[in-house]
Amino acid sequence: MDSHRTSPGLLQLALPLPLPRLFDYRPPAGSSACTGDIGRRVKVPFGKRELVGVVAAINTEQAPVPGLRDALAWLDEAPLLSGELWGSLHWLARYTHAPLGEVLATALPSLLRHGEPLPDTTTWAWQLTAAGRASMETLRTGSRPRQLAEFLTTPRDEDTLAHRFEGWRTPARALMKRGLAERIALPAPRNGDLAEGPILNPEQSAAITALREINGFATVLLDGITGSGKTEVYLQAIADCLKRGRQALVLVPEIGLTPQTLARFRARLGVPIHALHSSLSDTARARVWAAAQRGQARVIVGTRSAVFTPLPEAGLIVIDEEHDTSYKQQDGIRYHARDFALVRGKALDIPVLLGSATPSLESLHNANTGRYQHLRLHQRAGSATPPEVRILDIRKRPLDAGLSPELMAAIRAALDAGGQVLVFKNRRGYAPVLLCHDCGWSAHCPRCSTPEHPSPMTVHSAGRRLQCHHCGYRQPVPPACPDCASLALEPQGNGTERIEELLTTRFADVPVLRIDRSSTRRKDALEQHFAALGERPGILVGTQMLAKGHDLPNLTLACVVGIDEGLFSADFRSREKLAQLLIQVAGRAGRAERAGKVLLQTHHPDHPLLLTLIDGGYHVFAAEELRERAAASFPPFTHLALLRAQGPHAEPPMRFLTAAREHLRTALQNMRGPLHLHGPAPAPMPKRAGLYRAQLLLDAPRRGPLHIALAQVIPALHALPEARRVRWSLDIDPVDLY
DNA sequence: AGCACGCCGACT
DNA sequence: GTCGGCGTGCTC
Repeated sequence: MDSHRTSPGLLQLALPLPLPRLFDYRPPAGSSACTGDIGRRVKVPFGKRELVGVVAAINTEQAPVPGLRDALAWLDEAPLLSGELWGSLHWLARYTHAPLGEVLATALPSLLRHGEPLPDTTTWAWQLTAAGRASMETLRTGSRPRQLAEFLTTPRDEDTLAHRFEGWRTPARALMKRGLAERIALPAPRNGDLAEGPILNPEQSAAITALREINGFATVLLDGITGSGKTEVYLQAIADCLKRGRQALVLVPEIGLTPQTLARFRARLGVPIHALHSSLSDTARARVWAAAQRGQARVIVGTRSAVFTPLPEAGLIVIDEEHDTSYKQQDGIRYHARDFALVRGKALDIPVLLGSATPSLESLHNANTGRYQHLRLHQRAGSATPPEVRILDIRKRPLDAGLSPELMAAIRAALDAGGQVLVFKNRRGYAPVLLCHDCGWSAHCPRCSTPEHPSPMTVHSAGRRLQCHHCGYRQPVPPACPDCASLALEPQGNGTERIEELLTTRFADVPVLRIDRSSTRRKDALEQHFAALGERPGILVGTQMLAKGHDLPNLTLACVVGIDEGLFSADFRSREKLAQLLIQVAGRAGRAERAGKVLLQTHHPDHPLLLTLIDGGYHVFAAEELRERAAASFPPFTHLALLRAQGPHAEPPMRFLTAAREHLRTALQNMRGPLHLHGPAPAPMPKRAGLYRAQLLLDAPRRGPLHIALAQVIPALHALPEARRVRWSLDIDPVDLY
């Protein structure tokens, strides 16, 4: 009967599904829809379940689909997502070729994704009432209520109370009951008491001056050697941003967000620092998001996913250690937080500051071509001198757990001089391989090996257990060889555990700490390790984790062992990664007044990569590497996209990718601009955790044609019958091709 | 992604 | 005779 009425406006919803389309619903009963509802969440029935959707558009044009259903309820009064963030997330969905609903599900904190209301972010404080001030003396001197009353003569927020007055709640309640104290809502502090920073050196001052001259969007690469005081430049830039009444977002790598860093920010900036790290509860995460959206959070410091924080009053984005690969999400929506931050910075019209001692080749290329401003810091702040780097030729030398006598002597000397020593080895566990000395059998992971590509299991726990580093599979070390029953099973090669074992016996007089993913499971374990060691002489053995983060002022010797595999790896990024790692490890040595020393143990003392790094430094290496990337047409001189597929059998992933290639070929026929397809082929690691993996690589000198072709083909891939038998994903700008 | 429906093997 | 394996299809 109402069929002639004009279209009432339907909700087009982005739902958290891997389906490349929106879903139409009638607005919840008793409400109507308008464009002002875009960005609001609604609860909807979907098949037999309920989902939380976000209004992406209002449909007044198209005829409603048959079987249209009613949305159940609005979840927000005002749009949860709007403005710049909403627009940037649409960009991300287009760029990653992912459904908007999945992108939104990735961007929202889980509580909000699941339909919880935006949490309350009021800062509560306590103060004495007039009655309280008048009758303070009625409280017995020295009693808890009296102590608290004295503390509350100025209003104190609950965070401060928790830190400064243990067990404050009980006396607080007692005071409130008697009408002596009250709980009040505090306005969020927009500007704090900025503490005076240290005196900057001329390069740091020049950087600050350059940053102050920026008006609107610009990308600045702050390229400064370890110890040159990049953090001080960030702090000054953030302080300037706060003074202008704007919010600042700081991204740090996964292990860079230490209590040490936060304390420094807090002490300096004088406003609450809102930290977003992996061990935060869902509630706390949603609260930071909400506080940022309401403009209450002025400084947000977080890891990768913090790049999705709403910034209604944005003034600055800082990305520390911009070369760090933890900024690239490796599953689900494969976004790069640094690149997305640049998109947001542009949309927000604010500067983005990228900092690193070893900038990515992408960023250096952008600096070279003038897209980024390039600020260099060559001087170490304070009196620190750069470390002396030496190559230790270990050809024909006797090795114990992979360590040469010369290295051991250097460690002894450093310890005797009262210093701390770092031994860096890029391999966890006791030994990377377990070998039968009689028949040549070795232990392989049953879930990650194929006949053509066996994947060895690592020996752990001083030789008692086998563990696969790719899928986590564990089993006890067999008592005898499963093939020939020989008892001659021998761990081959060296991992951090074995090195720790050796060093513990050789240097029994000092503590030996192992720092790697196995020894540092708990979140604060790393801090506790460092705190336990203090400034005493001692040895730290570890992997990547040791290369950054904590300041170790008493560390005078850094030893790098077992880098030879990395010198000859096939991956086109391996040299860049190795160079960055070596520079980062070297940067750990000699940060204070004591000169540091770095020893590189290798069988290839003449390797050009090592010589270039030592003689010329990172930037000479990077310039050479960029020339080679240009000659070989690798990124950043070409752009990659990787289509991956995996499944429990080997054939379906290949069949899916073959079908995908044919669709792409067809799309390419009426395209201008070159675009190349490589594959499909089994992935370099063809089986992992029981799943067979294959990939199809696309490369193009220009992004335009690449994205046009993909946008044309992706919807068809979803509909492909072969797609149902595999899990597939598209990775734009993959960081590794495994 | 879920969640149904739908046909073929080892169990109370 | 059923419980349950995962192939196939759909979700406004």
